[in-house]
Amino acid sequence: MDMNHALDALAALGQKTRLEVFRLLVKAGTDGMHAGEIAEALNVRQNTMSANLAVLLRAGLVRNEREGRTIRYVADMEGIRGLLAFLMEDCCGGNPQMCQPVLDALACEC
Amino acid sequence: MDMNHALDALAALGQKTRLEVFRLLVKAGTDGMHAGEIAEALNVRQNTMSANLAVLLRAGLVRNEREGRTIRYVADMEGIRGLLAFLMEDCCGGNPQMCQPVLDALACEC
DNA sequence: GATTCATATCCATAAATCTTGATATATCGA
DNA sequence: TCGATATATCAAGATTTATGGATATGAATC
Repeated sequence: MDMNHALDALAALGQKTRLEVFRLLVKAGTDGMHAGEIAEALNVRQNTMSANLAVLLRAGLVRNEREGRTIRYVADMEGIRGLLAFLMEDCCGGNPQMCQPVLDALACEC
Repeated sequence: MDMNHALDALAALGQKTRLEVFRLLVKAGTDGMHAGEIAEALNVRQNTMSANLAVLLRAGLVRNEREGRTIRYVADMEGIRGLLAFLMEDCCGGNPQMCQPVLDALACEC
């Protein structure tokens, strides 16, 4: 993950509809959702959603796969992983206690 | 952390200068840096940097503290913690294996 | 209190972004 | 092949955002 890639990802998430899409897909898990389902769930017009999905795709935050007439979108956990790693790079240099709370944030029930 | 707060933070980080500032401050650790030092380090004009620091401040990603004539800025790890938690909310619902790579991303040497 | 230093605010312009109607592409079923 | 369905692309208008010059504020020093 380089600076430009991270910027694409952060800018992609810094917009309401796209952040909602990403969170929806994170919750949807490995099954993801069809493009149409996403648009309907968030009450956004088809072409607007398509444009927003394209932004998330370019940013590496979601993947997609055609299934007949529909297209399934899935959160790309590898993409978000790279982003978080980039954000916290060198966080521990000299101050271990500084970033501990951040690590705890993701301590879910996995 | 609610949606609007998360949007502020992500939009703040989705801009080159501000992302560089945040990473610089993460690396600087608990000591942080003076506003002028930051501007000089990143080769950005004083008033532009001041505006960008104000955005990061409003987004809860940095804190500041006046020290005589200068003002020290420090990364707000609690702010970034809340943001990451919001992004990954409910990530494990039914698919523990899905988010494990994300957790591993932050496994630094703390 | 005048001057200097560090930072913030105001304002105008330029650039980027979002949304949307219209339309194109791709797939399926008849 | 034709029509229907699902999604993507195009182009334009509206809104937002970033930058930088000028200036204001706040704090130290003399």
